[in-house]
This record gives sequence, structure tokens and C-alpha cells, in this order.
Amino acid sequence: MARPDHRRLILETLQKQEQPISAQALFAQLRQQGQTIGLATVYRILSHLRREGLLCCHGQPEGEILYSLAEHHYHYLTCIRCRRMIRLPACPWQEWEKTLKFPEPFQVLYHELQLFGLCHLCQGLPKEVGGSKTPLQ
Amino acid sequence: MARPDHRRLILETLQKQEQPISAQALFAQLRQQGQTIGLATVYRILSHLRREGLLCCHGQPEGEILYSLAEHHYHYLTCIRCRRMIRLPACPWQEWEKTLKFPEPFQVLYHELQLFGLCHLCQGLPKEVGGSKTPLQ
DNA sequence: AATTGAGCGAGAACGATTATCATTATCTTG
DNA sequence: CAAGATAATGATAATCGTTCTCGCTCAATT
Repeated sequence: MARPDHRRLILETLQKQEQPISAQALFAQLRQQGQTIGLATVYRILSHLRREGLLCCHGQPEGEILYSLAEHHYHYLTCIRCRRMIRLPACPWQEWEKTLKFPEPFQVLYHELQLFGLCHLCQGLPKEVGGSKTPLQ
Repeated sequence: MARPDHRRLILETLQKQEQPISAQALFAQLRQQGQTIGLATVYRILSHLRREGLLCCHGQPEGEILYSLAEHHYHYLTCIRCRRMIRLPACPWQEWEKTLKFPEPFQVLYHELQLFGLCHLCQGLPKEVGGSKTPLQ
């Protein structure tokens, strides 16, 4: 049987995502599409893409890592209530970089900016009672 | 026997740290000091402090979560080679916030900025060969 | 056809975190 | 001060995301 091109598969799936996605969720999504792919392969390929600089990794305060393609480098507003991630239109880093002073020489290779808070849908809602999901930061 | 004030103990230990510290490392440090404290208690108290907004949580790209006191809110330059974290003198967020435009109304409650790269000590060194530690993002 | 090597999937192993539970200290109330 | 209620604790088990291991398969090469 011909071997499916898993790397392309994962790249295409990442391209479709509107939000960064976890490795587990990516795996589940591929399986639901009927693909026969192993979890190990997903991690393997993500690791490759990572080393090639094709991926942005967003380490969440809860420990999970979310991935998105680096071809368009984005930052997100993350709602701590509904977990929605809203993409910022542009990365402000290049502007900001000029104004920053480092305490010692340092070569910045990449950066991560995450903004947490309440989206407009969740701002009016009453406070969560049960405390089910992982809370804030 | 009188119950030790673990909460204060953890707060004081966090205060002494020059860099954000993981829960496991915090636990080990307390035990080495001769304290009889359980790992579960460390996590419990960290979780409390977190909900009270006393802690900054730095989710690393490798999944581990590092903690630091929020009383002085800092950002760090993280060297991807030696893992050293260098504190920035000030948080530039309040200045930057003015220049950002959100695609929809959003109430920012807290933020995280991490800069990854090479510190001045590691810039001149030859490239790592073995690839032992977890690499870059 | 035989050989070699890279990629694969299933499951074990691992590390960080969270949940469970019996025990114990502290607090309340009488 | 006694007695029951409450909250905190530590050891351990369970969970979850990630990485490792290993036998297998496919494809290129000889």
C-alpha cells in the first residue's frame, strides 16, 4: 500500500485551523477524517516542523502546547472563560523591539506574546460558579 | 505538634528566587531545607496563590510551568542554550497597550511576554552537537 | 530477489500535575 | 475543658501530555 504523506497532511490541516491547536486535538481531527496515523507520528512531524522553524509553539499556562504555522506569525487574545483565541491583526514586535533596553547583550530569535482576559461575549456573563475548567493564569 | 505555615514558607522561598521556579524544584528546595512538606501541598498552595493573583505563571514551550511572584511583574529573556532567564528591568506593556488595536472588544486581565534567543555567553559557542536537551521553540 | 534504511503505529515509559483518602491539627460550640 | 465539625496535610494513585521503544512495512538500491 502506498504510504500517505503525513507531513503534507499535517501541514494542510494546520493551515485550515483558525486557532492554534494541540497535538492531541490534531491527532483526533486526523483520525476523524479517516486517516490512519499514529499519535507518535503526529508528535514526530510536529517536532520536525518545529526544528525547521515552520511552527509557532504557544505554551499555555496550563502546560499544554498549542501549535500554529509560523508562515504568518500571529499573537492571540485568549479568553480565560470560553478558551477562544482571537488573532491580532499584526505582530507589534518589530515596533516594540526598538524601545526595549536589554540588561545585557542578547540575540532574540523568537518571541511569544499572549494576552489573557475576557472576550466581549464573556464579559457580561455572571461569574462561574462550579469552577469546572482550569481557571485563570 | 504545631502546624507549620506552609503558605508563608512558599511565599518567602519564592521571594528569594532570582528566576521563576518550577513546582517540583520548589518542592525539592524546601525538602533540602529540612522542611516536611508534601508535593501535593506545594501544588495546592501554588494554586491558591495563582487564583489570588499573587503569582505569575510562565508556561514554557516544553510544557513545564514556572512560577514567580506577581508583586513585581517581570518579563524574561530566556537563553535557549543554557536555559538562563534574564529579567527585563521593566514591563513595557502599559506603553505598548496604547498602540494595539483589537479586532473586537476585549478586556485584558494579564499578559505574558517571553523572548527566546542566545545570551551573550552562549552566542560565541559552537553549535550544540548531540542535541541533548530540548531544543528551541 | 535480496538488502538496506527510513518511516510507521501501538503501546510502554516518563514527567508534571491533579485527585483521593485517611490522618491530624485547629476551630467552634457547648 | 470536652466533643464534634472543619480544614489542612502527606503519601499515594490517577491523569494527561509527551517521548521512547520496538517490531513491522514500504520503497529505493543492488
